[in-house]
Amino acid sequence: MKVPLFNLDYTLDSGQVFRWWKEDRWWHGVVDNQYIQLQQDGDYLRIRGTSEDTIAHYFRFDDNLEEIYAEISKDESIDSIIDNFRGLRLIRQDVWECTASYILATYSNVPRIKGMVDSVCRAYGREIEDGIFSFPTPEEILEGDVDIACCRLGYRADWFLGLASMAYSGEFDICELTSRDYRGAIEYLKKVKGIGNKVADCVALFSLNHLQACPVDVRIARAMRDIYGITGSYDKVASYAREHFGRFAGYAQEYLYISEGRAGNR
DNA sequence: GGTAGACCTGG
DNA sequence: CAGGTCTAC
Repeated sequence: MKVPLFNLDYTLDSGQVFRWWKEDRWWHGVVDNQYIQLQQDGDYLRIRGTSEDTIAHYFRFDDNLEEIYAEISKDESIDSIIDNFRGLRLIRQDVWECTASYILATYSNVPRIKGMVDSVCRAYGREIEDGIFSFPTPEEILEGDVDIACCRLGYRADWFLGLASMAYSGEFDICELTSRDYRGAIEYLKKVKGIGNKVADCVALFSLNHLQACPVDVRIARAMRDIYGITGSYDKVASYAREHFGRFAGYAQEYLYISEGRAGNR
């Protein structure tokens, strides 16, 4: 399909999602129980395994990137970062998978998170193709007859199981969550043990369409300190970013994140 | 409301 | 020593 301003490599390599890998010049991943393969060639995207509509929705092609750039271009630093990573997009993830994945993402690193998510899919998910597993539903997790210890989640296992049972019982309700505004969603998410400010912001931004959310991890904290001289509590840094960048602060966050990562170390 | 310490596991 | 969060001052 023909795509708008878009860079597949930046987007899938920006740490937002954990179920994609690149092999033989193609990206391979699992989205909504479908095994998908993608390859970009200029403004053309080759798709295997799903529809153009699914892809357009997933990669938020409905967002006008140039318009968003104009909104978040509040200073020269972010301007130059945007220039370096034009085409990086936010991804619209499934709410359940996003929440259950990010609850595993604490005090760890991307390769390991990918490993944990993969373990969980293999242990509890359905095999949709040879060696390719779906992300498990709360029911599949609770009824699975495997020992969660085999997933090597460490202390996160209790949080993961706890979230699954809250989702199963309806105490954690996706419909309720999606109906809430940004503040309300954060408040709702944080009732889950294992979800704090950062994970809640990730879920809000990556799966609830709250584009003003600005998850502050170590990289963003570093960028905010080095570029804007802002340090301090999570709320202080995150709200500064939301006020500075405006209603699309989440996009700005993603550019800062990839920039910090590719710049290398501290 | 804000801050030390601990925390599974693995590279 | 790490994409944070919980618990206990």
